[in-house]
Amino acid sequence: MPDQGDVPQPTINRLPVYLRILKAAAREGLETLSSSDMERRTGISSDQIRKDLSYFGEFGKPGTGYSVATLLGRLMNIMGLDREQPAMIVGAGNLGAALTGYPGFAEWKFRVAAVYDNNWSKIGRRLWDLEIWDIQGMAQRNRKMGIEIGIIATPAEAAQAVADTMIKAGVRSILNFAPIRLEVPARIAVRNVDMTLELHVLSYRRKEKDRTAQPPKRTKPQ
Amino acid sequence: MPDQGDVPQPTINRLPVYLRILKAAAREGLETLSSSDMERRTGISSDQIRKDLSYFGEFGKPGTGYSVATLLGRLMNIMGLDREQPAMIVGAGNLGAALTGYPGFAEWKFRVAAVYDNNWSKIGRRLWDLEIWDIQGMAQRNRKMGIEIGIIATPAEAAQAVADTMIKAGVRSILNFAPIRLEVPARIAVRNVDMTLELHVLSYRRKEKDRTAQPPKRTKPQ
DNA sequence: TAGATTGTTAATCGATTAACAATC
DNA sequence: TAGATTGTTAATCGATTAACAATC
Repeated sequence: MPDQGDVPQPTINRLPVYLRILKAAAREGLETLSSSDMERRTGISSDQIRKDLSYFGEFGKPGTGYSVATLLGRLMNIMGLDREQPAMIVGAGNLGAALTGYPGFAEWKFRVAAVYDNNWSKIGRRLWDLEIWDIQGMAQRNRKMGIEIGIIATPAEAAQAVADTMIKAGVRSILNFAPIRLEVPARIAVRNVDMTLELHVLSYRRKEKDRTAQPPKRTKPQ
Repeated sequence: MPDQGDVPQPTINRLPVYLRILKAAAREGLETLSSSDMERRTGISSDQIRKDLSYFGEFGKPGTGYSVATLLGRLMNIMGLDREQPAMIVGAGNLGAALTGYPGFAEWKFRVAAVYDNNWSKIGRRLWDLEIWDIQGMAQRNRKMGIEIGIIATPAEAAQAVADTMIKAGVRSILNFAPIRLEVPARIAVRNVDMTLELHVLSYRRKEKDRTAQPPKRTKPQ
């Protein structure tokens, strides 16, 4: 197997897509899937798919394709999804509440195991089945819990301080919903979900589309 | 000004970042910003910034930099953010509720003007200051309202049908929070916000980091 | 003027696509 | 065996980075 250090980021971003369609195929009872089958389900070219998978090993059988069960298992392992992943959320506002209760997380072994806030009126109250804890006590609490995934659902102003606190408490991966660029040590992985930014891009694209005639073709790269 | 049709997608994705730091600079009372100043605030190289802006015109003055007010105004115009943008949300669950009340939208002229659901127990109730409408009536209602931005906050199973309904009702841009690839005509712009996918990428990155020694350097591309 | 910074051209880098020998 | 499909090498494409003449 090649060194995973040099896997291109676009490839890594596509792995979860493969995971998802493999899971669907497994549910449908399919035993194998060729790269062309996968192209049909993902919109990603079969060439690209074979290339992506080849970074991690040889999983397919010429003439047949990929065993759904095997590839699913291997990818889960490669991505570290073969054991449960506890996460903490900071920010018990509307967004934090929605994320804490989001059913899509549990489906993939992510479990929100702690919710923190700095607001006295929220600390001690319940959010779903969790008590909201004081962010001040995070370092202490997390010594025992050892959560390594942090989700930031606070306003932009608070986000950097929250990130710093998380990192001190042992968090190594951050999913940031605040519209701000976090400064973190290089060893910390950060992904940003920036909803306003996405709307801005849409706003631009819409203007752009006004000027070009449209062939009525379905399905396109997004 | 060059044809905007051939502006690279990565460039378009960076425009909102420029917008954001320009707004911040304006608040701070700064009159001009050089591409190097912008690099400091965004983490995007000054070369890249100048290149990106050059797709749309010549906004800077050699030796001085860019006028904050002018560039901000021009970018707002280029991105279609100089007038208010009404949006509709479908799915009045936890996520839909959080998005409807999300303060970050209003700050950039996006206004949630309609909320739809298909659940009888929700239709007719209020969400913030909006009544939840029956999705069945969307086409009819939107004839009058003319909303062109749709936000999908439903479970994956419902998302494709919702997208189809939106498009029939005149929506041209879709922000999709459901973890599924939407099939839409090419003239429709789609952006996906896939929170589980982001967690998966983090999960992989974390594994990756385990194997490589880390120089303790702050600030890096995310 | 001298120093700073732009806009653009050329060089580099990296990812995607095409092609095909190997193999089931 | 013949047909299908893989894994990989080579060709292409497109974006980023470097360099610099033009200009304030």
